[in-house]
Amino acid sequence: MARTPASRGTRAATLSDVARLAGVSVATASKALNGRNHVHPQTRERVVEAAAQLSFSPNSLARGLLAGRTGTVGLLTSDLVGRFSLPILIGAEDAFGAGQVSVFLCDARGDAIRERHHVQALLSRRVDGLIVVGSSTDPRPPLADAVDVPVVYAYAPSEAPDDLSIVPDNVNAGRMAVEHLIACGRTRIAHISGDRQYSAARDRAAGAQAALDAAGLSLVGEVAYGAWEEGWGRAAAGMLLDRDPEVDAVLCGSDQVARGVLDSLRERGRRVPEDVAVMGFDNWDVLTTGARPQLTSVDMNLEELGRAAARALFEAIDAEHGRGIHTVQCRVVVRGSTASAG
Amino acid sequence: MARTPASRGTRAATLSDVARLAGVSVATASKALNGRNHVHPQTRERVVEAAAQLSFSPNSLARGLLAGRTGTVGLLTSDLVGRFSLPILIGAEDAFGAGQVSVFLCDARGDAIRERHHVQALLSRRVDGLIVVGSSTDPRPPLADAVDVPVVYAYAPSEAPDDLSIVPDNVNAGRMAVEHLIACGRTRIAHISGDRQYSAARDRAAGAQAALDAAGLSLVGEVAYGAWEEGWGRAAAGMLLDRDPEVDAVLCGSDQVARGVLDSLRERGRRVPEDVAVMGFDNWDVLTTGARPQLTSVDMNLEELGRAAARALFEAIDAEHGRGIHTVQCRVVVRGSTASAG
DNA sequence: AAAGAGCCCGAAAAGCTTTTCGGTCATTGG
DNA sequence: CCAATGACCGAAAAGCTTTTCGGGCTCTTT
Repeated sequence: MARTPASRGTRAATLSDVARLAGVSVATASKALNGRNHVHPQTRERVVEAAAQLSFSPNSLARGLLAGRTGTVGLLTSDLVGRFSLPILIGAEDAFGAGQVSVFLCDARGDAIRERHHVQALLSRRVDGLIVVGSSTDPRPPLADAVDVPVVYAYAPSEAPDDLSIVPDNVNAGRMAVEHLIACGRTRIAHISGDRQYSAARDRAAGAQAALDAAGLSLVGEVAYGAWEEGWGRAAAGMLLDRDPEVDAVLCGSDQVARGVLDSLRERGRRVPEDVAVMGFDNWDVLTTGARPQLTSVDMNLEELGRAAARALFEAIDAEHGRGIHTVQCRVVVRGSTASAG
Repeated sequence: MARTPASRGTRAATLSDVARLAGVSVATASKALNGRNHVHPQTRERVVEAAAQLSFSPNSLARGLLAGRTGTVGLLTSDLVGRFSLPILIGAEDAFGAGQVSVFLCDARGDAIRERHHVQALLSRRVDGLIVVGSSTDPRPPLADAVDVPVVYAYAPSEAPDDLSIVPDNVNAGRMAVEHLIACGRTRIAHISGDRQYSAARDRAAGAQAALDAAGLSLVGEVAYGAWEEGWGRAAAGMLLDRDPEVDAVLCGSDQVARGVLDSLRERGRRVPEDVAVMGFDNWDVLTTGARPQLTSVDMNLEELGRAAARALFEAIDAEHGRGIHTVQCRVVVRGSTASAG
């Protein structure tokens, strides 16, 4: 039942109220409710009943003030709009929620001024720690302010090597993708990627190249860098087919690019996966499951990355602060676009 | 510069520290930093310098404890994974961030138990208010617990008429969509929608019908309800063209459905927009801008909805609590798929 | 020169919980 | 029956900030 108008303004019950109703002191009431010993079972029950009757809920502010720990953390994103922050945020919220920790969400919108502002606000609220989520996997400068609580950088690593960062393993993602294509019997593999400015694009390409080298194969053509868009995928696939018609697999830098590539292949009468296998990165389900055929993709496990960041922050709060860049493994999600060659 | 190892454990400076360094009492220090009068300018300056030197930041816990107001709100989502929560969340965070309010983010994952758990946690943290974000526009039961702070329901309205809810106007969205198609010169309009279980689908269809009635037109065939998926859009468009080949516009229940419809039309050799205009709902840019041609869509203004919810909560905290269901207007974003008939 | 006025500053309380330590009561053993 | 022990409860302090109110100082005015 929602708040009734009458109940508005009646300030929440305090421990004193509970103690008075139960006929004990506040100290006893506190001990009774917190399961401390040296309280008579009968007394405890009276207190618990009184608390229930007043729907008492302890004031976390007072508790935090006393304990020097609030059970809150700050989650500071650089760009909530981009699609990579959300799964990380979901994972972190999941991990913290289970541990009785509440999460302050702040979005800096890529603005350094706003970021400092939020950091100051979070510190004044005495958060126990901070997770800084970047908007791309390119390294970012560490927080500008002196912060006396642990900080974990997620997705974008900190440029300071002594900071703790947790990032996806794009090199290995590229390697696993090519290994999957090779396992499907493909040997003439091209790579159409996104914006070269992004380390994610370069890292995936490097991993792909490593896997090709290991198999004694070489890429069909050069890596085609462009933009993270369907339109680029369509255009690049057209050029690719004109230049290298013998290609039997296209590794795409993202699912968006892959959708464009699929479109072009269909228009040119190439069957997927019979003639050409296609796969993407990110495993963005609105794109992968709507595609025809459904799109094989490398899932970067961003939710798990968020959980890992939360766990790392937990440890840093309770014990010693880790350092360096840690990676979270990815996985290939196989769908129709890379079924084995018939 | 990030925290150095040495600084760890040195508890944050308190007002006493500042006062001691400045050679004044804590009361004077407080007044000096908060711009209260009856402080000598010279004294004030000494205090401000001392505070800066110690990088003092007032403890919001103590402040909140005293003031009975924390400057925090809870944002309780039912399902962060769905794509509608995020823009609302962005809008709310934006509106609050400007107002010095910090936001606790909680995700109930559609679980009532978890929701109650989070509400309890938020109340114990003494949030000043609560925003409850639903996962669909279907009405939801009000919060199970008695809550003595204002609550605003966003996206999904509360079933209790005395609660304050802010929702998108799907009826008007359907009306505006059809009006746009008519303005483009279309008269034989079909409607392929998503899951009939969703009130959003029914409301949009109702609005579309109202606009057709007003123009003296009638729908081509019946409303084709199905699923919020590309595959359904492809299948339904195929059936539509077989049955009603004279159709010159297809209003789609979502951008995903529209993408499927576009696919089918191309395969059948119908030109878009020359032969058939297509539009969707949600204005999900990865789908609309990647489409060929780019897709006209109705933007439900969810960010604005989030901001409106935040503003409403602000008012409810400071003044009187509004009631009833309020709507946020949508807008048509015109792109190539509905260019006027030549 | 004395009194009054005005300006500044400081002491103290309030806000709520937890923990420590001291005190009271009952019970048991000698 | 008395002393000792153990069980249980209460007073008080700590944690930090803000506000109120009283007191002290200086400067001016008569």
